[in-house]
Amino acid sequence: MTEPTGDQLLRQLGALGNPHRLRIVAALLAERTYVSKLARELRISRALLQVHLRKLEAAGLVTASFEIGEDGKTLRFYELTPFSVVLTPQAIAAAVPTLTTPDSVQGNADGKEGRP
Amino acid sequence: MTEPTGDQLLRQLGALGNPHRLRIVAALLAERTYVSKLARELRISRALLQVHLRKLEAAGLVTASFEIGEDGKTLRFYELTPFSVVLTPQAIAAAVPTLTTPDSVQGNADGKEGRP
DNA sequence: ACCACCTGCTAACTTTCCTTTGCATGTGGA
DNA sequence: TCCACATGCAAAGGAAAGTTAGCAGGTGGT
Repeated sequence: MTEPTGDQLLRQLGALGNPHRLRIVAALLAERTYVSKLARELRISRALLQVHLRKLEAAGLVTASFEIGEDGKTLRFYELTPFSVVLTPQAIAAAVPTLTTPDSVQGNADGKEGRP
Repeated sequence: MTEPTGDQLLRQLGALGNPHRLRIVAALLAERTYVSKLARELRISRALLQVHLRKLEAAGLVTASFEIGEDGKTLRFYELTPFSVVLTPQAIAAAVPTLTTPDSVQGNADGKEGRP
């Protein structure tokens, strides 16, 4: 946790870099809830909320689980994964070497600019 | 700095949520340099680097300044702004109320609500 | 003058993200 | 059975981000 891999850090940053998702995190800190209720609270559509929740889940910031409500209905509950990411130049520099970004497809190994 | 506004936090997260920009930060931590040199080091085009640098600059993570090199040429140097952002659910929840996102301006305090 | 650097900008394209709309399904209660 | 509420998913359109290619101008050294 203290030393996330570059890709993981990137996923977390990508997941948090959105106003909706920041609100979702804030809402889940207050209380764990199920999707439909959360959508009402945040005043966004369920479909949209689902997409955002998945992104947060993919980044490991929230977890999902099915639960049976008092009325016997199946609800999908989401809750926060306690996290603490320290963002400093040093921490970033430490994570960068472990980045496996697929965009390093560039040649140009000699360092000279030039164009074809 | 210790308590960034929601929008500021969002800008910082948005700025760091990209592999190129993470590498830029790491490179600038090692040494401050000018654009063309940095582009060669990172093996990306100058035009692309410029876009990314601007985003980092807009988020207040780096600063730019003109300088005269030893050979008398004008160079644009970039250097890191020391930053330390702690990313926790609590910190996010504290920043969320100050978000001024143009998507949904709401003020539902009690969280109970039906649908439109 | 020419070359080797540096800077900046825009137009156009590709890719990714965001969002809505709509449909299909399952369950308990009146 | 019908209603209310829960879940899931896919298609489709629009907005934003990422990227390339190309042009234009500046300075110093040979």
